[in-house]
Amino acid sequence: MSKNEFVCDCNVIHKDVVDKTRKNMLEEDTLNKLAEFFKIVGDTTRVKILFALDQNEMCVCDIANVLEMSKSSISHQLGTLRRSGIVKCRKSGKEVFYMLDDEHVKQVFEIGVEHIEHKK
Amino acid sequence: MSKNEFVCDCNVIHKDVVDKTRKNMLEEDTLNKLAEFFKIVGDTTRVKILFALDQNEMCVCDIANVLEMSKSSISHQLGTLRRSGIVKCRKSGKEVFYMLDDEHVKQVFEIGVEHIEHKK
DNA sequence: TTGACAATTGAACAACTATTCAACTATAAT
DNA sequence: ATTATAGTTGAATAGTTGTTCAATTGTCAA
Repeated sequence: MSKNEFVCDCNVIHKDVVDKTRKNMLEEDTLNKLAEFFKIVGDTTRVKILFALDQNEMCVCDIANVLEMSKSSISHQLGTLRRSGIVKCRKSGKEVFYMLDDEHVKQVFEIGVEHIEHKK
Repeated sequence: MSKNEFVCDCNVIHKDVVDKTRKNMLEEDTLNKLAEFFKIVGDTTRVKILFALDQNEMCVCDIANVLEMSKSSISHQLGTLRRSGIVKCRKSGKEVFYMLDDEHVKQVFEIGVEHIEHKK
């Protein structure tokens, strides 16, 4: 009696396909991190912030003005992005400048835009 | 009195940067769709489904078995992916085979994995 | 036609999350 | 020292979302 009968409510129909796919799947941990990364980028506010930072480093107030949102909201999202290792920051007097900390964000954007254009 | 004083709780600090960034921002609609696309990919279950479908088309029960999840849960997620134009399906008797409907998913995965490897 | 199986669907529940609000820290200017 | 500004932070709220459960549809075989 296989383990899967306890965690899944249906039978394996094509055993060869299931076995092959199981063997080729990435590690659980990698797949979770992959999802986590896209989840971070998958938010309107954060996409806009990242798109803005892709052009130049910016302080919190300027980002808030570009996005027409509150300083606090932007700061919260910048914290999320920083904790995910997608942006970093430097202090200069009272201001904190944020910038991208990942060379892949730009590429991810480009493919995303291609996808959208293609689906029109 | 500029419009932004009503929607943002802070002043513009670097007007040149803000103006330049505003001018270069993608359209609201495009940015929303971009976020939407990544939000769909940004879920553990959906990432796993897409990764599995990247290898071969599969029916719902087989996917449920690979992921060790319920048929219903998988079907709901497949519906979400189909409505987003990321997967498509074909019927064959009682079974419904799902497959990728987007050549960009693979690329997006590759960059995502690169990002994760780089951050280790 | 009856029973079995693959898949879908809607409602409900629980978990998560984005924004707001208020309080707070830190730096700069007067 | 005092005031103003930039930014952060925690709690609360409202909205969203993934899974489960139960009921249902459609197809095949007996």
